[in-house]
Amino acid sequence: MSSGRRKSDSVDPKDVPKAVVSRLSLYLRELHHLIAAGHATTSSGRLGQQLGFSDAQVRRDLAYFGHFGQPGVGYRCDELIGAIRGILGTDREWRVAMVGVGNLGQALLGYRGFASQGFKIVAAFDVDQSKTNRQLGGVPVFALDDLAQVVQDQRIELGLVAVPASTAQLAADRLVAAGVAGILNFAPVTLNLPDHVSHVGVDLATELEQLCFSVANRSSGT
Amino acid sequence: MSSGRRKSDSVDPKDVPKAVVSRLSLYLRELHHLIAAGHATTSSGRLGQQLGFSDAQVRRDLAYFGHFGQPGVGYRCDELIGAIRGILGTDREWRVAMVGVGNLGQALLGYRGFASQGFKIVAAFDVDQSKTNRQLGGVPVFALDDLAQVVQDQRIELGLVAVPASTAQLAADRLVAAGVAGILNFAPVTLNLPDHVSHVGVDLATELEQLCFSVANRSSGT
DNA sequence: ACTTGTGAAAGTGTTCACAGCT
DNA sequence: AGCTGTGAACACTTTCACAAGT
Repeated sequence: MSSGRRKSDSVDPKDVPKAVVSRLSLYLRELHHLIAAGHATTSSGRLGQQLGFSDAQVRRDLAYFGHFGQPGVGYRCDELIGAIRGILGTDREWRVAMVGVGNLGQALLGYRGFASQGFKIVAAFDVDQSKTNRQLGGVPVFALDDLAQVVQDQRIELGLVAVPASTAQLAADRLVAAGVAGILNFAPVTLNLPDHVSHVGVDLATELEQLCFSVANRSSGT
Repeated sequence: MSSGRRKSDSVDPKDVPKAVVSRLSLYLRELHHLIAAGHATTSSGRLGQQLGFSDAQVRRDLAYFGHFGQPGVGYRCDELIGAIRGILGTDREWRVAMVGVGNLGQALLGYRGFASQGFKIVAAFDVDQSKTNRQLGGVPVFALDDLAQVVQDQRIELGLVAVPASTAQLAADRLVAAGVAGILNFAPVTLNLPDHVSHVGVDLATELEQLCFSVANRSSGT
């Protein structure tokens, strides 16, 4: 309806591989670096090389969504940035709530990287009364019991869960009941959520374990 | 040489799919929850159901590394925990350095979840003189210039990079020069590292973008 | 001359379905 | 009966290699 491409150019987004979408984010990130470095255009080869992918992979990934390059020339960085943001949905502002204002929650409230990609944390919540009714990192902190009300008033669509594992499912349930469409979960548990709510989990200990495995298994003799 | 399994039981760890290793971490996490809930044993079906995987997937993943279950019974939770920790390499302590003690760095220093999996942050580094020569979250903070010395003295093997994007490559270079074997990078850049150093990247904005895409593309009418 | 976009081939990961053990 | 471990079938993803566009 909006971005001027024919239906037949692109595939139903629902059956694009998850891996493709995550590379899209990396392309976007790299394109910003390229523009900052003064490049107006790039090619699949260059983009891939900087990220450790093949040129074919880059072209194939983009081909899921349309025709963004010019044969013989490559891709215009600013144009491709716009296209990828349109695909990811980050070409508009997303209003976000943070649940849990402990160590990690506070750090995320102060993190500038979200705002630059269109994510605006407009409210935070915590059970601890000593933290509520003031601002942290420029974001007002409310009592957990106000969640449903604030989420509706502020038209919040996404929730970040940064509470301990033991209360993460509860926090998520409240967010779902309040009507958010997606949850980013930092607690080390697998959330049980209804199908209509999207979710992504980030577990820092898990990531360290991946690293650990790959270190422990670097080229052992033959 | 150490854990008592025949060579032929398991595959060369270097050609185990990345996805399998990341699920291993989730199995481990879930097994801890099961034990806390009083279960001594579990089955591939139950484990998979709680994480959203098929029973066959769970069995196949574990089969890369050996025979851990008993037909007709399932898996003993404590035994499987031990086995997975052995595979991941988290059955011993890993000494870790943190580079960058801003918002995110400080939050991670205070995060208890690392210690419980065997990761011990023993030193932190920052350019900001006002932060050095004191403790944060029980961890001593040094000047960046002391990095090589401290990493060697403290026999540090892993580095966490939590500095801004603009200085992340530099921080990583210093860690590599000091001899760390792996890097977990929180900065939104792709690091260029020598092959003998393992690395994993975690970009919070990227994760939010994944969520965003999946929300924006939830079942649009046929 | 250079680079895209894409069929076809190759490679990788997942699921099925069942023999075999408890 | 119930569950594991695994060969074989299937599905998915990546790479190759080249026709077509600038």
